[in-house]
Amino acid sequence: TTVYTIVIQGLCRAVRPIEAFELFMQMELEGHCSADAMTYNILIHGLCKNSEVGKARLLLKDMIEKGYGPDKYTYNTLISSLCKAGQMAEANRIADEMKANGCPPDIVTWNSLIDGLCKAGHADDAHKFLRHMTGSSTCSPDIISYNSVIAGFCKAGRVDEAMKIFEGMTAWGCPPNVRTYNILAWGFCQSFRVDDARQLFHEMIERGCDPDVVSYNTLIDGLCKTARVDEAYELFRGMLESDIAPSIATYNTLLAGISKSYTLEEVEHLFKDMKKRGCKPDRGTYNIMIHALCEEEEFVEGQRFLQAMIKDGYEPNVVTYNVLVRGLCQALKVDDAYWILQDMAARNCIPD
RNA sequence: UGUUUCUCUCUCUU
Repeated sequence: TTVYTIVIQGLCRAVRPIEAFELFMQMELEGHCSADAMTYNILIHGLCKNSEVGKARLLLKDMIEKGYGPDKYTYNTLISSLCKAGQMAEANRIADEMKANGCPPDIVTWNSLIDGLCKAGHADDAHKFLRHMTGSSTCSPDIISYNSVIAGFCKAGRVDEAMKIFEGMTAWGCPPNVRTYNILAWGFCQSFRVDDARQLFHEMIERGCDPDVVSYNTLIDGLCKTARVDEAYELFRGMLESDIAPSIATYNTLLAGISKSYTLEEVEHLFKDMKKRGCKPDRGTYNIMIHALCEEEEFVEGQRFLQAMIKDGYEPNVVTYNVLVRGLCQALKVDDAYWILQDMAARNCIPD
């Protein structure tokens, strides 16, 4: 059971939930060992995360029939998935069901609901809930509760209110962590207040909270999007000098950023550099490259990247097709755009 | 005791 469970988890992490499901079936059919509650929970999580909710529901039914009552992990997995899908009413229903079945909702449950509210654009409700928790002795908010609400305000473009919460959280026994700073920096960047984000970057260092790769990526992106690409590049070089390794997101951010003002040669140079440093391009990277090439009407080179993308095992997605179609139409190559649409259909990609 | 909750990057003057 342990070995099967580990492999099932590995497949889920590798975004191969169908294979995980098949392995689960195989395990049950062979009959040497059978799934326990943890196996179910891991698989339900993997399926939910990859929008295979139908299969997840089947598993849940199967789980109950086998006599494994859903536990807090099962409930929290379902609630969090529903929240992420914006199904707040259903999430609350499951939370009630959880209570009714003698499984008291815990901090993970509350945090999932708070985050769901924030992502659905109801940061005020989430904040109210947070304040309610702060006053209660049963379940105090933790750093994740605060981070979610802060992110909710940032997402709504209300970064000053987010800052207010940030300033008050330490007094409630919850000092900010690196994610808190990253969220706020992101919020400032979204509001085009990149200098405030920079300020925060220095502030976190002063307070003994070391910036991580996300902190750098956030600032680099903010600088790029406000046409301060040279400063972004400078920060990137600073990153290389420190002991923080750039991630794929770093390169994708910078590639997208420089492609607006630098030459194609420079963009392709950075792309090669990225590979040289052992960072494998992902689908986003290819989309960025194809976009940059289409903008310059370098469709042959774009085609080359498209092929490389497929060779690397990445199916083109809606973004890829949109970029190609837009580029071709702008170059008045409407027939080619038409064929791209056909290819899209052939690959079972739904146009938007 | 291994499973559940928070942050960054790709379409943008569509």
